Amino acid sequence: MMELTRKGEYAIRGIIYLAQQPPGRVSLISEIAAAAEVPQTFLAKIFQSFAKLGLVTSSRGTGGGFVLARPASAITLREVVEAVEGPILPNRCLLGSACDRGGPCRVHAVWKQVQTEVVHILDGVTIDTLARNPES
Amino acid sequence: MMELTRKGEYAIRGIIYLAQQPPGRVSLISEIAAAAEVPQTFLAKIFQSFAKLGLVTSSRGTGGGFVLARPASAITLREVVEAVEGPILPNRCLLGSACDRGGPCRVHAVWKQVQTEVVHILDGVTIDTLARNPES
DNA sequence: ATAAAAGGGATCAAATTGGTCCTAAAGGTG
DNA sequence: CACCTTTAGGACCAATTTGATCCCTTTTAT
Repeated sequence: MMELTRKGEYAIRGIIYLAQQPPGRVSLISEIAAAAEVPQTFLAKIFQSFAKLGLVTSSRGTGGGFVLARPASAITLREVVEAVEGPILPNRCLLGSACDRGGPCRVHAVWKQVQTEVVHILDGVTIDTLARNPES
Repeated sequence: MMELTRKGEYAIRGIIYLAQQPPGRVSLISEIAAAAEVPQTFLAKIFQSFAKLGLVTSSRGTGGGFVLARPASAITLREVVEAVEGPILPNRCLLGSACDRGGPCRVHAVWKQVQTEVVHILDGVTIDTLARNPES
Protein backbone atom coordinates (compact mmCIF):
# COMPACT_ATOMS: atom_id res chain seq x y z
CA MET A 1 0.00 0.00 0.00
CA MET A 2 0.96 3.62 -0.62
CA GLU A 3 3.61 2.79 -3.17
CA LEU A 4 5.53 5.33 -5.14
CA THR A 5 5.25 4.64 -8.87
CA ARG A 6 8.10 4.39 -11.36
CA LYS A 7 7.32 7.91 -12.43
CA GLY A 8 7.96 9.14 -8.91
CA GLU A 9 11.21 7.23 -8.65
CA TYR A 10 12.40 8.47 -12.01
CA ALA A 11 11.49 12.03 -11.07
CA ILE A 12 13.58 11.84 -7.91
CA ARG A 13 16.54 10.23 -9.63
CA GLY A 14 16.44 12.77 -12.43
CA ILE A 15 16.28 15.86 -10.26
CA ILE A 16 18.98 14.55 -7.95
CA TYR A 17 21.26 14.26 -10.96
CA LEU A 18 20.52 17.87 -11.89
CA ALA A 19 21.26 18.94 -8.35
CA GLN A 20 24.64 17.26 -8.52
CA GLN A 21 25.77 19.31 -11.49
CA PRO A 22 27.81 22.50 -11.04
CA PRO A 23 25.37 25.39 -10.42
CA GLY A 24 24.09 26.85 -13.70
CA ARG A 25 25.27 23.93 -15.79
CA VAL A 26 22.70 22.98 -18.42
CA SER A 27 21.91 19.28 -18.79
CA LEU A 28 20.31 17.57 -21.75
CA ILE A 29 17.41 15.24 -21.11
CA SER A 30 19.40 12.53 -22.89
CA GLU A 31 22.24 13.04 -20.46
CA ILE A 32 19.99 12.98 -17.40
CA ALA A 33 18.15 9.90 -18.65
CA ALA A 34 21.39 8.04 -19.24
CA ALA A 35 22.80 8.98 -15.85
CA ALA A 36 19.63 8.20 -13.95
CA GLU A 37 19.02 5.05 -15.99
CA VAL A 38 15.51 6.05 -16.98
CA PRO A 39 13.77 5.80 -20.38
CA GLN A 40 14.48 9.12 -22.05
CA THR A 41 11.07 9.84 -23.54
CA PHE A 42 9.40 9.09 -20.23
CA LEU A 43 11.79 11.31 -18.33
CA ALA A 44 11.14 14.08 -20.84
CA LYS A 45 7.49 14.10 -19.79
CA ILE A 46 8.48 14.24 -16.16
CA PHE A 47 10.76 17.21 -16.73
CA GLN A 48 7.97 18.95 -18.62
CA SER A 49 5.97 18.80 -15.42
CA PHE A 50 8.92 20.09 -13.44
CA ALA A 51 9.27 23.02 -15.84
CA LYS A 52 5.58 23.90 -15.66
CA LEU A 53 5.70 23.92 -11.89
CA GLY A 54 8.83 26.01 -11.83
CA LEU A 55 11.14 23.42 -10.30
CA VAL A 56 13.45 23.57 -13.30
CA THR A 57 13.90 26.00 -16.15
CA SER A 58 14.15 24.65 -19.65
CA SER A 59 15.54 26.12 -22.82
CA ARG A 60 15.19 24.83 -26.36
CA GLY A 61 17.51 24.68 -29.29
CA THR A 62 21.23 24.21 -29.42
CA GLY A 63 22.76 24.65 -26.01
CA GLY A 64 19.35 24.13 -24.48
CA GLY A 65 18.43 21.75 -21.69
CA PHE A 66 17.47 21.86 -18.05
CA VAL A 67 18.73 23.65 -14.96
CA LEU A 68 17.28 23.81 -11.48
CA ALA A 69 15.11 26.89 -11.16
CA ARG A 70 16.11 27.29 -7.51
CA PRO A 71 18.94 26.12 -5.31
CA ALA A 72 18.55 22.41 -4.56
CA SER A 73 18.28 23.35 -0.91
CA ALA A 74 15.04 25.16 -1.72
CA ILE A 75 13.35 22.23 -3.49
CA THR A 76 11.65 19.72 -1.26
CA LEU A 77 11.09 16.05 -1.89
CA ARG A 78 7.41 16.72 -1.46
CA GLU A 79 7.39 19.15 -4.38
CA VAL A 80 9.12 16.66 -6.61
CA VAL A 81 6.86 13.78 -5.68
CA GLU A 82 3.67 15.81 -5.91
CA ALA A 83 4.77 17.24 -9.26
CA VAL A 84 4.39 13.84 -10.86
CA GLU A 85 2.19 11.84 -8.51
CA GLY A 86 -0.29 14.47 -7.47
CA PRO A 87 -1.03 15.51 -3.91
CA ILE A 88 -0.36 13.25 -0.92
CA LEU A 89 -3.86 11.93 -0.37
CA PRO A 90 -4.32 8.76 1.65
CA ASN A 91 -8.06 8.86 0.98
CA ARG A 92 -10.31 10.63 -1.51
CA CYS A 93 -12.43 11.78 1.39
CA LEU A 94 -9.77 14.34 2.27
CA LEU A 95 -10.75 16.31 -0.80
CA GLY A 96 -14.35 17.22 -0.05
CA SER A 97 -15.68 17.80 3.42
CA ALA A 98 -18.45 15.22 3.15
CA CYS A 99 -17.09 11.75 2.46
CA ASP A 100 -19.92 9.75 3.94
CA ARG A 101 -23.63 10.59 3.89
CA GLY A 102 -23.57 14.06 5.32
CA GLY A 103 -20.54 14.32 7.54
CA PRO A 104 -16.96 13.20 7.52
CA CYS A 105 -16.48 9.43 7.63
CA ARG A 106 -15.30 7.66 10.74
CA VAL A 107 -11.75 7.30 9.54
CA HIS A 108 -11.48 10.84 8.20
CA ALA A 109 -9.40 12.15 11.08
CA VAL A 110 -6.99 9.24 10.77
CA TRP A 111 -6.35 9.83 7.08
CA LYS A 112 -5.94 13.50 7.76
CA GLN A 113 -3.30 12.67 10.33
CA VAL A 114 -1.48 10.36 7.93
CA GLN A 115 -1.53 13.03 5.26
CA THR A 116 -0.22 15.70 7.62
CA GLU A 117 2.55 13.47 8.88
CA VAL A 118 3.74 12.32 5.46
CA VAL A 119 3.64 15.83 4.07
CA HIS A 120 5.66 16.97 7.04
CA ILE A 121 8.32 14.35 6.49
CA LEU A 122 8.63 15.01 2.75
CA ASP A 123 8.67 18.77 3.30
CA GLY A 124 11.62 18.30 5.60
CA VAL A 125 13.82 16.70 2.95
CA THR A 126 15.45 18.82 0.27
CA ILE A 127 16.92 17.66 -3.00
CA ASP A 128 20.20 19.13 -1.85
CA THR A 129 20.24 16.78 1.12
CA LEU A 130 19.53 13.82 -1.13
CA ALA A 131 22.13 14.86 -3.68
CA ARG A 132 24.84 15.09 -1.04
CA ASN A 133 23.80 11.86 0.64
CA PRO A 134 26.85 9.59 0.68
CA GLU A 135 24.75 6.48 0.18
CA SER A 136 24.31 4.91 -3.24
CA MET B 1 -0.43 9.69 -4.18
CA MET B 2 -0.75 6.97 -1.53
CA GLU B 3 -4.45 6.44 -2.04
CA LEU B 4 -6.45 3.77 -0.35
CA THR B 5 -8.32 1.67 -2.91
CA ARG B 6 -12.01 0.82 -2.90
CA LYS B 7 -11.11 -2.55 -1.51
CA GLY B 8 -9.54 -0.89 1.50
CA GLU B 9 -12.51 1.37 2.05
CA TYR B 10 -14.94 -1.51 1.75
CA ALA B 11 -12.88 -3.57 4.16
CA ILE B 12 -13.01 -0.84 6.78
CA ARG B 13 -16.73 -0.20 6.35
CA GLY B 14 -17.48 -3.90 6.54
CA ILE B 15 -15.51 -4.63 9.67
CA ILE B 16 -16.84 -1.54 11.40
CA TYR B 17 -20.34 -2.86 10.82
CA LEU B 18 -19.37 -6.18 12.39
CA ALA B 19 -17.90 -4.37 15.35
CA GLN B 20 -21.16 -2.53 15.90
CA GLN B 21 -23.14 -5.74 16.31
CA PRO B 22 -23.81 -7.22 19.76
CA PRO B 23 -20.83 -9.39 20.74
CA GLY B 24 -21.13 -12.91 19.36
CA ARG B 25 -23.87 -12.01 16.92
CA VAL B 26 -23.33 -13.72 13.55
CA SER B 27 -23.76 -11.55 10.45
CA LEU B 28 -24.38 -12.73 6.92
CA ILE B 29 -22.21 -11.34 4.18
CA SER B 30 -25.40 -10.17 2.45
CA GLU B 31 -26.36 -8.22 5.54
CA ILE B 32 -22.93 -6.62 5.93
CA ALA B 33 -22.79 -5.72 2.25
CA ALA B 34 -26.19 -4.08 2.35
CA ALA B 35 -25.39 -2.13 5.51
CA ALA B 36 -21.97 -1.01 4.31
CA GLU B 37 -23.27 -0.33 0.81
CA VAL B 38 -20.64 -2.50 -0.85
CA PRO B 39 -21.03 -5.00 -3.71
CA GLN B 40 -21.70 -8.31 -1.98
CA THR B 41 -19.49 -10.59 -4.06
CA PHE B 42 -16.60 -8.20 -3.70
CA LEU B 43 -17.05 -7.93 0.04
CA ALA B 44 -17.17 -11.72 0.26
CA LYS B 45 -13.61 -11.84 -1.08
CA ILE B 46 -12.53 -9.26 1.44
CA PHE B 47 -13.99 -11.22 4.32
CA GLN B 48 -12.29 -14.34 3.04
CA SER B 49 -9.01 -12.51 3.57
CA PHE B 50 -10.09 -11.43 7.04
CA ALA B 51 -10.95 -15.02 7.93
CA LYS B 52 -7.61 -16.35 6.67
CA LEU B 53 -5.77 -13.79 8.73
CA GLY B 54 -7.82 -14.51 11.83
CA LEU B 55 -9.53 -11.13 12.08
CA VAL B 56 -12.95 -12.76 11.81
CA THR B 57 -14.22 -16.28 12.18
CA SER B 58 -16.55 -17.66 9.57
CA SER B 59 -18.99 -20.53 9.60
CA ARG B 60 -20.88 -22.06 6.72
CA GLY B 61 -24.35 -23.40 6.30
CA THR B 62 -27.59 -22.38 7.92
CA GLY B 63 -26.93 -20.02 10.79
CA GLY B 64 -23.46 -19.38 9.45
CA GLY B 65 -21.81 -16.05 8.78
CA PHE B 66 -19.10 -13.86 10.25
CA VAL B 67 -18.14 -12.73 13.74
CA LEU B 68 -15.09 -10.80 14.92
CA ALA B 69 -12.44 -13.25 16.02
CA ARG B 70 -11.27 -10.83 18.72
CA PRO B 71 -12.72 -7.87 20.56
CA ALA B 72 -12.90 -4.84 18.26
CA SER B 73 -10.56 -3.09 20.66
CA ALA B 74 -7.89 -5.64 19.76
CA ILE B 75 -8.11 -5.18 15.99
CA THR B 76 -6.13 -2.30 14.57
CA LEU B 77 -6.86 -0.27 11.48
CA ARG B 78 -3.46 -1.30 10.23
CA GLU B 79 -4.38 -4.98 10.33
CA VAL B 80 -7.55 -4.34 8.38
CA VAL B 81 -5.88 -2.21 5.76
CA GLU B 82 -2.90 -4.52 5.35
CA ALA B 83 -5.21 -7.53 5.13
CA VAL B 84 -6.52 -6.30 1.80
CA GLU B 85 -3.94 -3.82 0.53
CA GLY B 86 -0.76 -5.54 1.57
CA PRO B 87 1.93 -4.03 3.75
CA ILE B 88 2.43 -0.29 4.14
CA LEU B 89 5.27 0.19 1.71
CA PRO B 90 5.98 3.68 0.36
CA ASN B 91 8.74 2.29 -1.84
CA ARG B 92 9.68 -1.15 -3.09
CA CYS B 93 13.21 -0.49 -1.92
CA LEU B 94 12.07 -1.06 1.67
CA LEU B 95 11.74 -4.75 0.88
CA GLY B 96 15.29 -5.71 0.03
CA SER B 97 18.32 -4.06 1.53
CA ALA B 98 19.85 -3.10 -1.81
CA CYS B 99 17.59 -0.82 -3.81
CA ASP B 100 20.23 0.92 -5.88
CA ARG B 101 23.44 -0.57 -7.28
CA GLY B 102 24.95 -2.01 -4.17
CA GLY B 103 23.67 -0.01 -1.24
CA PRO B 104 20.45 1.59 -0.11
CA CYS B 105 19.25 4.42 -2.33
CA ARG B 106 19.46 8.03 -1.30
CA VAL B 107 15.85 8.31 -0.31
CA HIS B 108 15.74 5.00 1.50
CA ALA B 109 15.83 6.50 4.97
CA VAL B 110 13.01 8.89 4.11
CA TRP B 111 10.69 6.13 2.90
CA LYS B 112 11.57 4.12 5.96
CA GLN B 113 10.54 7.06 8.10
CA VAL B 114 7.26 7.47 6.22
CA GLN B 115 6.52 3.79 6.62
CA THR B 116 7.28 3.81 10.32
CA GLU B 117 5.14 6.86 10.93
CA VAL B 118 2.13 5.63 8.97
CA VAL B 119 2.30 2.21 10.57
CA HIS B 120 2.45 3.88 13.95
CA ILE B 121 -0.64 5.95 13.27
CA LEU B 122 -2.67 3.04 11.92
CA ASP B 123 -1.55 0.78 14.77
CA GLY B 124 -2.91 3.34 17.19
CA VAL B 125 -6.45 3.16 15.86
CA THR B 126 -8.67 0.23 16.74
CA ILE B 127 -11.86 -0.83 15.01
CA ASP B 128 -13.60 -0.34 18.32
CA THR B 129 -12.66 3.32 18.30
CA LEU B 130 -13.93 3.72 14.76
CA ALA B 131 -17.14 1.85 15.48
CA ARG B 132 -17.93 4.09 18.45
CA ASN B 133 -16.98 7.25 16.60
CA PRO B 134 -20.01 9.58 16.71
CA GLU B 135 -19.25 10.93 13.24
CA SER B 136 -21.04 9.63 10.17
C1' DA C 1 18.75 27.53 -43.77
C1' DT C 2 19.82 24.19 -40.77
C1' DA C 3 20.58 21.55 -36.83
C1' DA C 4 19.63 20.90 -32.00
C1' DA C 5 16.94 20.85 -28.43
C1' DA C 6 12.40 20.79 -25.57
C1' DG C 7 6.92 20.91 -25.95
C1' DG C 8 2.85 18.47 -26.60
C1' DG C 9 -0.43 15.33 -28.40
C1' DA C 10 -1.78 10.66 -29.83
C1' DT C 11 -1.24 6.14 -29.17
C1' DC C 12 -0.41 1.64 -27.05
C1' DA C 13 0.75 -2.55 -24.17
C1' DA C 14 0.91 -4.27 -19.57
C1' DA C 15 -0.52 -4.20 -14.98
C1' DT C 16 -3.76 -3.22 -11.53
C1' DT C 17 -8.32 -2.42 -9.89
C1' DG C 18 -12.95 -3.44 -9.27
C1' DG C 19 -16.05 -6.64 -9.81
C1' DT C 20 -18.99 -10.94 -11.46
C1' DC C 21 -20.00 -15.85 -11.92
C1' DC C 22 -19.90 -20.57 -11.16
C1' DT C 23 -18.97 -24.65 -8.77
C1' DA C 24 -17.41 -26.86 -4.51
C1' DA C 25 -17.45 -27.65 0.30
C1' DA C 26 -19.41 -27.47 4.83
C1' DG C 27 -23.00 -27.31 8.11
C1' DG C 28 -27.93 -27.37 9.68
C1' DT C 29 -32.81 -29.40 9.36
C1' DG C 30 -36.69 -32.40 8.27
C1' DC D 1 -30.45 -39.28 3.58
C1' DA D 2 -31.88 -35.25 0.81
C1' DC D 3 -32.04 -30.55 0.77
C1' DC D 4 -31.21 -25.95 1.81
C1' DT D 5 -28.18 -22.41 3.39
C1' DT D 6 -24.03 -20.19 3.66
C1' DT D 7 -18.96 -19.45 2.97
C1' DA D 8 -14.56 -20.94 -0.05
C1' DG D 9 -12.17 -20.64 -4.04
C1' DG D 10 -11.13 -20.27 -8.75
C1' DA D 11 -11.92 -18.42 -13.35
C1' DC D 12 -13.02 -14.71 -15.71
C1' DC D 13 -13.83 -9.94 -17.34
C1' DA D 14 -14.21 -4.69 -18.07
C1' DA D 15 -12.37 -0.30 -16.81
C1' DT D 16 -8.69 2.32 -15.25
C1' DT D 17 -4.00 3.41 -14.42
C1' DT D 18 0.76 2.86 -15.36
C1' DG D 19 4.62 2.92 -18.14
C1' DA D 20 6.02 3.91 -21.92
C1' DT D 21 6.81 5.22 -27.35
C1' DC D 22 6.21 8.02 -31.57
C1' DC D 23 5.62 11.92 -34.24
C1' DC D 24 5.19 16.42 -35.19
C1' DT D 25 5.74 21.37 -33.66
C1' DT D 26 8.16 25.12 -31.66
C1' DT D 27 12.10 27.53 -30.16
C1' DT D 28 16.82 28.87 -30.51
C1' DA D 29 21.75 29.01 -31.68
C1' DT D 30 24.97 28.98 -35.47
